[in-house]
Amino acid sequence: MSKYLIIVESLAKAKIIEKYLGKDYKVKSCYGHVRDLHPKRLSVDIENGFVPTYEIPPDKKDVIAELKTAAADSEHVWLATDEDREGEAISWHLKVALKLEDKHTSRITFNEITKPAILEAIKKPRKVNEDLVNAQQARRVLDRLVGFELSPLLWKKVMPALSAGRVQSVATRMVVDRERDIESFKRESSFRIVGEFTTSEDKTVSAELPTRPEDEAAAHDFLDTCRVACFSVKSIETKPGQKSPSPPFTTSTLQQESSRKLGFSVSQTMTVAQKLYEEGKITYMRTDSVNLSATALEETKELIITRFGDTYSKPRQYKTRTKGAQEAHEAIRPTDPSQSAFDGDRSMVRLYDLIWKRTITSQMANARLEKTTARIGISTREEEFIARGEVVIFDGFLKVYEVSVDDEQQEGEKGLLPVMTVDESLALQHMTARQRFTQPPPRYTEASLVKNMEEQGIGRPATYAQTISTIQKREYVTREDRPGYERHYRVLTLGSDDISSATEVEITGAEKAKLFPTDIGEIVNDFLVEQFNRIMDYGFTASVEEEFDEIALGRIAWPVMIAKFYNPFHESIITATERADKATGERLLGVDPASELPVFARLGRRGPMVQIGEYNTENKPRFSSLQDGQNIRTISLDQALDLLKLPRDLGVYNEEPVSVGSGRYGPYVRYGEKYLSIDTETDDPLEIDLVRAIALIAEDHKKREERLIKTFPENPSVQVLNGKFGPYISIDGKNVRIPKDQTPISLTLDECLELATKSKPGRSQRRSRRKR
DNA sequence: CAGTGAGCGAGCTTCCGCTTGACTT
Repeated sequence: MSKYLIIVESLAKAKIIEKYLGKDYKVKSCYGHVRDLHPKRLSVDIENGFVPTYEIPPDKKDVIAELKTAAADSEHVWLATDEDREGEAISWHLKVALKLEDKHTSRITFNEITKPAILEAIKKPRKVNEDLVNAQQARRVLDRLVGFELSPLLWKKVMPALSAGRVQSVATRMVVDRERDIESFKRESSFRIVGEFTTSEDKTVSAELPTRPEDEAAAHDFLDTCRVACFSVKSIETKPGQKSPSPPFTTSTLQQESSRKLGFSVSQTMTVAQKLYEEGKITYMRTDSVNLSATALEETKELIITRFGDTYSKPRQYKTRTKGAQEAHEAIRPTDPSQSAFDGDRSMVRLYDLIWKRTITSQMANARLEKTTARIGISTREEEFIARGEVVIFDGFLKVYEVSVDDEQQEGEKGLLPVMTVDESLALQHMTARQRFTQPPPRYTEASLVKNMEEQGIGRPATYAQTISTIQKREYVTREDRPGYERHYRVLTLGSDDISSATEVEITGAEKAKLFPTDIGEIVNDFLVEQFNRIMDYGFTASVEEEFDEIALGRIAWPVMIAKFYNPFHESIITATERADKATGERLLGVDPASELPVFARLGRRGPMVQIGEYNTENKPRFSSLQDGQNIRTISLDQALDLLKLPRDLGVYNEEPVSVGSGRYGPYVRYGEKYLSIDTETDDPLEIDLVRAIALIAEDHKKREERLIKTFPENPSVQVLNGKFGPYISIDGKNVRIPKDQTPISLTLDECLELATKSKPGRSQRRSRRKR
């Protein structure tokens, strides 16, 4: 029995702290929040001061029971949850759920897991800060009210099972707005003029004209006047320059960098980082702070000096400037900076390498550069060419790491300029005027969307990955690759004497793993923006955060703040419920020439679809859902009519009718009572004929055979199959797991039946049983 | 995951922010 119990939020943290303290201390984890509102009920008493009803979620019962026992065995309990609003609330919930008495309970905090920090914290116990807890309750209740009143409105006005919330709806809006910026972007072109010259020492120097003629005629005119011109160096200027390293990683910057450099998705980054954390290789990965502990600073400094020398060391403490940052943890860094690499899982090794380098470089000296600018005069014109060179004279942090940039690489590599002197005349080799186009704003990647969310203070490190996945799961946003298209551009070249021109081709607009809004996303977004302007405003979170801060300072009571928000909000809900039309995004595509019926595209109960005919005419309308890659806003009448050609009868095979249709799960071939999905990558449902359909049926048959490991002639309802998770037994459509010590191929019928009777119901079956 | 339709309409869906294992049949 230990005298003291310390409760922290994370298991790995508990283990570390336990090591630091003597055997008088037991350190346990509560695994995050231990009480919450019911997942399906509102659990907020709106009439009576918004009083929330909290309960212990089923998966937390064991944790609470264990902590209760541990608390009963201890003289004193230290609530050491994170030093932020949520952490304070967790401590309060723990106190209530564990029925801890004031005199046996203290609240302590530390924002770095080092021995001195913890010992210091224990010396400064305090009470749970009720005001801060109230700020958290306000946050929780507001999110619940917004989510649970907006979502049902969408079920009525748009489509069932949709969702809306303070964070996800604004994140979706960012993607929609960006897409519209891109659509309305007016592409302009101009001519970039570059000359290549030879110096007196027979070296080549490339220089660009700082102004760009707007059209080909002007570019031609410029080149024409250069034909007879002499060129000479007007001035050479050398200036020192610097580059500084980036601050250590936070969750958001780690996600960005690992997306750019490793191509990881946001959730992949978090999974790998979690593993590194659990293995003790890095500090906590959900953080908004760029702060490094004193020990980390010291160790890093030492390492840099030993490895690279004194001149490379420049200890720095960075300041967190992110909106709403709570800084309950350190920045993400290696726990042991002297370990620069290790053997193991490739993803872990690569992510660790990124973290190690970022941490080390953040403590290294700036790189020093020498930037040279040479201006080259033209005898026949006023303008001057400019040649730029850049040399690194001291590499500093660049020795270890170079930051990558999101946007397209700048044109033209910079290097050292050849030696030139003022007034030196230069011989023109050739000059080109190349048509260049302005770029629309870039589409978001998962990581750059997180970056933007963070800048607006929307979402938290613990939820970025979750939010990104929610808006994709709801099909508001899709992550896709898009092929580029060919673009022609003009190039004029001034050679030794004459000007030639040509049209060249480049590929542009290709996208990889970018976020696009879907029809549903746009329709939901437009509906919400129209009806709930305040919540959909990018600044909404920031503005309510200010009020939460007021609550945390004890200046206003949280139910007062919530009432002030809720009353007008609820009014808009009522107005929208009564007055707003259903939002379907309906578009009239035209009239079918054959039947003279109108054709529409709109959002149906099961997603985007096309419709021919109307309900008020004698014939019922027919429907077809859109295929992947088709949009309500862009589909043409012909494409819609093609879709409406389904289902098509193809003929008869083995006395069974064969047809092609399109259902809720996409296009399919129907053969008798069997359906098989068509892969639109390889087949077009409108092109498939009976021969191809029969081939697909045969293919499917073969696949089914391959899945089959074993059958029993005496009982055909029992099969041993190979599934997604390995071999299993199927009995009358019921699936049974095979224990690890059994070989699937050698199972007998009796063994299968026995396993079936003994098998424990899985999670889904247990749930349905409880329902009954 | 299993399944392939749409003026029936019962009963369902939903938020954000803290945490990790379950373990898919």
